[in-house]
Amino acid sequence: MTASSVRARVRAEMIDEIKQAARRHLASDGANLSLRAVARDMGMVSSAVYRYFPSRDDLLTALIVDAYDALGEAVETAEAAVDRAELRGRWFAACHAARDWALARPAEYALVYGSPVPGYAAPGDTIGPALRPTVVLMGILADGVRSGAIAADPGDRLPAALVPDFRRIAAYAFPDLPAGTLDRGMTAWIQLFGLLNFELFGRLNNTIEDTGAYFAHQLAAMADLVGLPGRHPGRQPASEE
Amino acid sequence: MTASSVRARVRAEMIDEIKQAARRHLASDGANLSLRAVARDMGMVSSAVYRYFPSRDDLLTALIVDAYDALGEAVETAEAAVDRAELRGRWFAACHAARDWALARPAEYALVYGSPVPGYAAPGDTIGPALRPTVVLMGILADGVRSGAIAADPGDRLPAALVPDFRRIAAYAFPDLPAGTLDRGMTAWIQLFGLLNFELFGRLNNTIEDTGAYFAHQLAAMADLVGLPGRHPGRQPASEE
DNA sequence: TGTACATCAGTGAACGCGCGTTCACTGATGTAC
DNA sequence: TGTACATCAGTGAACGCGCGTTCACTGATGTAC
Repeated sequence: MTASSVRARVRAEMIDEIKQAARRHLASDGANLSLRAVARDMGMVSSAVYRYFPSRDDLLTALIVDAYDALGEAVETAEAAVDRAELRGRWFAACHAARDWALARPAEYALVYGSPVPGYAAPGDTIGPALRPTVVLMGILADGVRSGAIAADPGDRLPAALVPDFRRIAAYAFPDLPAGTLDRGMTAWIQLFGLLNFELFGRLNNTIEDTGAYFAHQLAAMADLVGLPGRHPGRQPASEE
Repeated sequence: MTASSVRARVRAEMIDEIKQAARRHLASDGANLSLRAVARDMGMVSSAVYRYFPSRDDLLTALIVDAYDALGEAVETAEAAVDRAELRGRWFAACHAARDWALARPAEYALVYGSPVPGYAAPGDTIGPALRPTVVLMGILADGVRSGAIAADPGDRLPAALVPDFRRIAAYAFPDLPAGTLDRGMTAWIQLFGLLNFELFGRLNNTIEDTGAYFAHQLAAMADLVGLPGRHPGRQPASEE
């Protein structure tokens, strides 16, 4: 039993090393990953990798799940470290953690948030991990609504066509959130990853030099939009009637 | 002279057909495009393609430039068809044109707005075409500011670190825009393409079913944010003090 | 504690494939006189 | 208008390469009695 668990541990380490080597290759090859190149890096023959992953696509799937989980965990732990009452601080911590992770591991970020790999269908295991950052963000809003810090904002009204969609989303994961807040939260979510995509994929080059400052600035605007208390001084609502 | 121009015209048509065949392959292969497959589709031998494009990368570059130009033109003509005074209508027309184009040609959209192709450096020719939709959107805002329809909004203040960046952007292409409006315009620009990426890359699956309605809804919120007159009824500023 | 057997990791060769690019070539189409 | 020459599009073979995956195999490590 101890013996067999040694074997299992060695095996787990081996799987880990293969994934690490594969991750290194992601940077140069993108999703177009070569199993043989990974094997070469490990100093083993290509067929040996098949002891650990039944096919190249399974290796890729493992990398995708790992990337989602790593990002999710980074966001969760950063957010958890902030005083529960500091809604805005929690929001900032979560978003900054997402950006830091993306900047530290751009190839993995591109793997999950870039264009889908042609001919590759992500299996169902990726759905849960993929949601983790979103769940954190919405959780902050839910706390704010519960404590009254975020106004329910009766002005928010959804087009009728979207009501069923929003009801389903809320029922699935965020039962406490009023539709208007959920709506704003989704806008912020799109804004966050839209911005990260632009920064990571070079669309801000020759435009914004101080991308860190720009991110912080956008983050503050996002927090205002979403109704988090403690407005940042530089930005007011678009136009008051 | 007529003769030689016939040859030139045939050649131009040939180049066009090659690009069309290549575009068809983008959908299945992504940026990872096979010159031989394109040649096969054309019923010619692979080396013949070299009469028209010096290398695979040059063909890819041509596709990228074309995609930017096609998107840019779609946005420009849609926007130009709207009465100049209808700022909100112009904004909507431009954004809807972008979405329609992306939905009609998802592979080309992914080519230019997805993850960068590893090992491929976009040449300088792509910068101008890439800017066309942005220029249209900012132009609408500039018109609004000029006519007074968009309030200058003195509440907008940029963090000091971003002032030089924004000054440079404004000087380069949008000299009439006050920094605050430019700032909001950029936010909307990020929001627009963030949303398109999410829709095109499947991140809205199992979340938003009526993506058309959602797009329209987000567009209205965006127009409010940016200060376009004619507020859509469903959405008010986040919270009034 | 020792031995026979089963499990497992890794090897090396091979299969069949596709790729980008080069090169000498053949014919057809255009140009100059 | 007719002829000699130049240009150009497309061919076919070849180069050298890398890929994912299968398969029979060798040794080492574990398990059961």
